[in-house]
Amino acid sequence: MDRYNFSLVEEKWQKYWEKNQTYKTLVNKDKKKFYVLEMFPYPSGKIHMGHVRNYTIGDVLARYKIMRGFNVLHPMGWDAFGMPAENAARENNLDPKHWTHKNISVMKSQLKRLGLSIDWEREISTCSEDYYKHQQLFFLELYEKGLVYRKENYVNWDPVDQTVLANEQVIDGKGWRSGAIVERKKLNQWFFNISKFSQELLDGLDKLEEWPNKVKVMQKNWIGKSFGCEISFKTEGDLPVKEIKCFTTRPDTLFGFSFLALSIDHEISKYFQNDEGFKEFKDKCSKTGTTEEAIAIGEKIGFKTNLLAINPLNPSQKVPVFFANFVLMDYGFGAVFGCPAHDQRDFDFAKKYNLEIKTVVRPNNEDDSFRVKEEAFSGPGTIINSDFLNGLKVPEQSIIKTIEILERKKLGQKKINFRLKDWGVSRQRYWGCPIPVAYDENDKVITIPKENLPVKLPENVNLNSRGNPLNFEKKWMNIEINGKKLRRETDTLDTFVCSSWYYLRFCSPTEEKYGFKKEDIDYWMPVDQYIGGVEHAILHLLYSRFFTRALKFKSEKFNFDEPFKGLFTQGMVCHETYRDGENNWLSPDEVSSKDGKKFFSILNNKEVKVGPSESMSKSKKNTIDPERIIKNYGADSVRLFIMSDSPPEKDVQWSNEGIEGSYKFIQKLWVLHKKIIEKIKKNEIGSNDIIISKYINSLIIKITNNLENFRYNVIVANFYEMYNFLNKEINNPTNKKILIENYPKILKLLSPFLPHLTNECFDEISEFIKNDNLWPEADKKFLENETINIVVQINGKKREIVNVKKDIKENELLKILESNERINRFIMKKKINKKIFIPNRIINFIIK
RNA sequence: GGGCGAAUGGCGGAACUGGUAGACGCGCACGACUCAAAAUCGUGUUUCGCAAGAAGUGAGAGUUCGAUUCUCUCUUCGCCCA
Repeated sequence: MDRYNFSLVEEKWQKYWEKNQTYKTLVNKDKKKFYVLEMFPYPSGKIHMGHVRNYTIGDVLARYKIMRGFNVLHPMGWDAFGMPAENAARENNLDPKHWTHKNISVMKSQLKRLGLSIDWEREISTCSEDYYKHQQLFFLELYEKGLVYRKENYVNWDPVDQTVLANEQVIDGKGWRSGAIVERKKLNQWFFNISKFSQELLDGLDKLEEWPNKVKVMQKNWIGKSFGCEISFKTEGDLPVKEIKCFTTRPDTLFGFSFLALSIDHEISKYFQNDEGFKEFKDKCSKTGTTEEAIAIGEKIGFKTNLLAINPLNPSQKVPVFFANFVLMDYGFGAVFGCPAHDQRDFDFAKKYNLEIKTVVRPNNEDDSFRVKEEAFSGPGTIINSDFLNGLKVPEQSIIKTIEILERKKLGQKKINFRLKDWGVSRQRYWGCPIPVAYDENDKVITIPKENLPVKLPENVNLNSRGNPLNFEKKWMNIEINGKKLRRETDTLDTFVCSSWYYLRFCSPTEEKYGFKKEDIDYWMPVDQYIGGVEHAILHLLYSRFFTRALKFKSEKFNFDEPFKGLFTQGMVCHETYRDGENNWLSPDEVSSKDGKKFFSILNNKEVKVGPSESMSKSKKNTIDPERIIKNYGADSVRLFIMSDSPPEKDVQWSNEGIEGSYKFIQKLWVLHKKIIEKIKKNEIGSNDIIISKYINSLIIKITNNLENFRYNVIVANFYEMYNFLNKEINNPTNKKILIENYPKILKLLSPFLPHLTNECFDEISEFIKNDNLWPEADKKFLENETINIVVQINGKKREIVNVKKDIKENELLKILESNERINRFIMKKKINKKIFIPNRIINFIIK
């Protein structure tokens, strides 16, 4: 029998789909829509297994929804701006645009080779003018609405490369490329006022019922709403400073106050501009990164001022005021009061500078003599040593009561604080969307008139300059608007801006006047199912949620609040890692093994160290190239395997045996297909109609349920079971009619996973039946069984299974069991204390 | 340190609202075909036991006629935040 030639068949169908525009989006507004979107890829060069998994999950869903009769929107695009293009272009002396376009064309053909049901006519690319001109207009709209502003802020500055680094480019406090120690530098930057929506973004999470709880919790923590109190501390000293405002979530520990700490950027720092000691201290602080984590891990250091702060609840107590590196200007007022006994950071600081550590909370299992010694105590308990606060329960009474007292005495007031900071969108780079503003000679912001958009990126720029290449494009930079000489903004927008609205663009990909058409988004939005990696759980998803709100702000553009109704976060694709004697990473292609336990380098035959399975990454060389796998095994095999071994939300391990297994299974299905055609032609008289109908109809129920719940790995198991069943049954005489009735249903169940194979099979049976591409419905009459298995338990342990008629009464069942040898053996001569009978399920005898 | 989640054979993993634990796949073993091997097909495969049977879902308790599933305590691992 001929083998299934996947390359011919897959090529044939991919051509067919393209020619017939099979997956072109249909807009028939009488039909319900379903918008499937996978996070669009960065065009880095080639697709990787993570893409294969992501897009296969989406494709299975999209194909299923099409069969269910929905108008499906399933588009694809490119997150095409960003640093790697600039770096690659510099290294290879290329233009970032060419590099990007080349990569897009390679990856597009690779994605097509996977057989995805994508409407490629809607393809978009964020680096094209057609895309970013709309983004520039949005920027101006947001500016008009007051949601965009410019301010000075700190950045990670690489003094060698003269460039700003993202937090993830700072490794151990050094620039990832130059290795130079990163500095904190103040730059004028553009910000989106995302914090204006803090409460709304938080509240919106509750309505996202189809989002993983995990992601909602992460966003909630990121937004970081905290309830606390704003307190003004009176100060004494030789500076013209009368009071300092602090925000605290623990006003109840105010009697444990022993210092006041200020951010080095606090306005009071202006009085220390010329203080050598302070300058030195500030210098030291600038060497630690700007991330909260860097600050948390780093040493806590301070600079003591000659100011004293007065405890508002105990005016006789005066404590020193420090500048400290662990206080962030963005949080609260850039000033905190220190209570070493009940905050570990304050504790470390107090130890270092020999400050008083006064215990004001005792744990519930201690008495009032409890004293903090080795570490701060921040758990629940009772207030002590605090005058009129004594005895309050921490935290349920103490915080609220203290705030009430402070408010009554006009010393402070209740305050809600959010951790979410405004979104800095300026990037000092070339390959991004230009910010459509300019400056006059006084540095005043002049927006580019809307009719002058887009502000195009200049081409053929010199990328080898230090810092932002746009700063050297004098011709591009200097413009004249309304007779005024202006200088263009040279910063470009963070690429997260591009991905914050691309899902809208897919609804109207060719609309010229605006980023989208209202009637299009009214129909298609929100995205019904968004699919992507959990690494975007916070930033991208939060920015997108912000962006829809910002565009909607003060206008009636949308009839939806949340851009993504359903979210699915898939797990990563993992593989073992290999290292040789010199600790160099080896790729799976560079090693071989006979027993699957010991691995040897192909190069020198020496044994290599096998590391644990980790997510595939170029740096560890544990990647498998999808292109090669598709070439060797076919797209259907890859799709089937990547769905088979683990639940889609969990990590999956790539394995050779696994892909081989999928390949073999497809070959077996092909053999079975040929057998079925033969049987249909034979026209036998068979007696297995009922068995087959029952099996197939219950299978439809199972697979449909599993599809609705993303249990794709279980569906693959269902496929194997189905094969085993049919492959046995087909050896019996089987009526032609029952095969013609059921075989198409089987092919349909398989088709979201194996679109090429099933289309080919359908083609071969087309003389008997045509494919209407509608999802099969289970026929209820085949789901009812007249007999049923009842489990017989003795003391809760399974002892026997009896097949009896459905809805059997207890006494009838007992009669049958009387003659059951096995059961009799167990209950013989023993007293039955109790019988539990659950109809159609179980009977349990409690004996002795 | 806080939050969230997970733990089931040699491995990946099934088990709907508490009711047959280990589906399905991989691996392994044996057999068939073959001079032989590969491929393919068949049979078996939680552990102990010849068997009857017993034990068994990270550990310990609890609720229940009955717990992988519910509750509590603990251990380990993962992710996020600090």
